[in-house]
Amino acid sequence: MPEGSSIPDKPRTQERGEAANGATRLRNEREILAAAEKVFATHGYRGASVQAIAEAAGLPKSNVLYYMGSKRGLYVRLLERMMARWNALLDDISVDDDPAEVLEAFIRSKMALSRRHPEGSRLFAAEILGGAPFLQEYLRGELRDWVQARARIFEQWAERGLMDPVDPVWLIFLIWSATQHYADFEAQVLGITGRDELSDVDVEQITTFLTRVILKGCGVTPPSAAPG
Amino acid sequence: MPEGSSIPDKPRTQERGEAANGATRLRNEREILAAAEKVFATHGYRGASVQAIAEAAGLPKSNVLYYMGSKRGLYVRLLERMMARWNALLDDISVDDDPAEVLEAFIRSKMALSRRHPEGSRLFAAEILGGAPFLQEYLRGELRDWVQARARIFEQWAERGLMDPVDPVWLIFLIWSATQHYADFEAQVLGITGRDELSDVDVEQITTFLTRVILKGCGVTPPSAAPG
DNA sequence: CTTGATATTGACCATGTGGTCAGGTTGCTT
DNA sequence: AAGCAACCTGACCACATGGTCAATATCAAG
Repeated sequence: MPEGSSIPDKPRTQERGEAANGATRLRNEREILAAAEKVFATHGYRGASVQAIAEAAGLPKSNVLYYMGSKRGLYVRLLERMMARWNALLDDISVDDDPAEVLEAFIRSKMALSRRHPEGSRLFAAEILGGAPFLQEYLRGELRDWVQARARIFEQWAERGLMDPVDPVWLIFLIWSATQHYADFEAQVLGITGRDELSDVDVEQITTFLTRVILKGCGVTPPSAAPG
Repeated sequence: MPEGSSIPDKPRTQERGEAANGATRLRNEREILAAAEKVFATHGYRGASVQAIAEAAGLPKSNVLYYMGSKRGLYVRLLERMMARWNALLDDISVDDDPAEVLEAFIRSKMALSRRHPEGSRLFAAEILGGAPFLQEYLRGELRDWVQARARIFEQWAERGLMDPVDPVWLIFLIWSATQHYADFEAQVLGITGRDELSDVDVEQITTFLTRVILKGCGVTPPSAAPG
């Protein structure tokens, strides 16, 4: 789907400076991005219409196109923003860290991301669901490397007897899916639990639950015990 | 979204018999449903076009409408088919069953469903992602009841000391998300693991992994030990 | 005030959309 | 062979789609 169009339709004005600012521009762009994230998340790329985005942002359609150049450009920009958020929580870990601490931090931060940016989370999910036409490169490159680096550390932990010798990649997928679920399937969660929304308390409970089950499930003893 | 249109556009002919058969009809309907499932799963309800479905089915657009009446009707029918599949694997369990056996069967059957019907699985996911406009009733009714019935049994197991006192609803969500992941996020899984597809062996490995981690994680001892 | 960049937007266009319909062909039953 | 229901489909419709453009309005700097 994403044909290689080198320059993705910047507004025809202000070609000079890379990122021209302007208070109006910033404010409007923010508004548009937020609205677009919601619409794309709900209807997917094809199902979203610029008109709907414009209405959600309280602007005429032309104005949206003026700032974003094209529907495709807007979508790509949203994906990039989401990947940036994702990357931001991937701080480095080493073999010498405590598995329990790292895994808990992993679950917590991923859960927080899904909660802080549910629309972005869903946008990402919709993109993958549709076969990831815009994210192939990212998945097979950056993200793959990141996963494999983590996986190697998990394996070393297993060798040192700090955790069970489970397949580390499946473990990462387990954490991803379990945390992502509460953003992507929010409608299902709310419908089944009969709630209007998930409170902070709910989220904390879920996080604790997931941490407990997953850590115990792969034989990691919580850090409450005596340190090494 | 789903306005109450009592009669969802049956083909104007054959009004008499409820479910008129005919070999041609059956064959074509199957073809159309399969094609539609794929297109809806990839692009969501709004993003899917009847034209695209028709092309995927190798039929003219008019023919698709002839059999299915309307895009909406076709979509609803697919959702219902998927819910039926889902319901089919929900056999009854009782407090006296072995938790380990039940949980493993739960994981296995859910995994098998996601694998046997990946497009249906994704279709369902897209529907939920979009706020479940067509499935509100199902979620807040049937499915909710089912979950709560199971939850009560898990609680009783916990009381009898057969498993840890974890929140049973979060546990069910954990199993759902972990298994669903391999259908819905297939593109991500394949991209990261660098595969073309998940083999039967892969799926068996994943199932074993999930069973082991989740059972251990909530303190259920595998059935290999002496039976009650 | 003047000037030039930025911001705004309604009108417009080619194409795609779901859906209808009339007029045809096929195939089974009598 | 006749008749009739099922099947098939190209032409068509009103409307939504992404995108362009020219005309105007706003605003900061000289």
